[in-house]
Amino acid sequence: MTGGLDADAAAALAQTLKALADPARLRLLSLIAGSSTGEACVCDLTGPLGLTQPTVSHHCKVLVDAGLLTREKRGVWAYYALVPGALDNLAAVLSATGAPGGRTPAAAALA
Amino acid sequence: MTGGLDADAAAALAQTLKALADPARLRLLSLIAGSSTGEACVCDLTGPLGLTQPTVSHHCKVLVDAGLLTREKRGVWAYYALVPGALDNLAAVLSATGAPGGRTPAAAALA
DNA sequence: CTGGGAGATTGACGCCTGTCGATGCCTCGT
DNA sequence: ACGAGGCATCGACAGGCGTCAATCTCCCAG
Repeated sequence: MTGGLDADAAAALAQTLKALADPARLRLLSLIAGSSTGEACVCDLTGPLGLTQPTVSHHCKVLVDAGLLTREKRGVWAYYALVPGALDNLAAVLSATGAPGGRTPAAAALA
Repeated sequence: MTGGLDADAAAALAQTLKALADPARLRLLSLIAGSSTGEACVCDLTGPLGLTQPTVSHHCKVLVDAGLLTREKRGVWAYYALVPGALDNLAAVLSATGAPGGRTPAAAALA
């Protein structure tokens, strides 16, 4: 076997995980997922998070770049919604990383 | 509903994810998981990772503190093995975070 | 055409973290 | 008992990241 993930695969996976490894971004995802419409604009998120508007906008940009959120601008407001299956893909990769066989079939989906 | 994860739950989950959000630690886990015996000592990991011994030891400590690895000292060597089900638990929490219902049954297992 | 409001960007500050060299501890072989 | 080797710890340095205030851009309402 290869002896584990190669360097670039590990770097790619780490970058996605780093986007999640922040309390503010985790709560942000949870708020959007728990919304009745499945989407939310920045002005609806600053209150519950207790963060300023630029900070929330920054976190949203990080999550969009990581492929976990989508941004749709309707009129003045920007609505964010989570990408279906993105978290499940990540979960599958994590489980596969710990598997003895070391097979990571879903790892290619991250690239 | 609560509107998502509360602050301390998000912080706890973020801390665990932060332990994983590093290329060196991901490769470390993969190397240990891919080992024939399911465990490895530090001297076997410095080579493939291209890192010095103190750095590898530091990463191992971080993963042990995160509850992802176990340390067993046999004689002069310290053998690290991954905790069974730890990654699966994390994967389940991630999937539940993205679920519309927002139920996180495995979240308690992280505390 | 003009005013107002929502969101994105910039610059700056402080903190945390990954990495290394040097050193100490502890165990085993001789 | 002594030397040697594996591992953990300490101190230090560079880089990245989260946060905010201030500013800019864009779109809609009147």
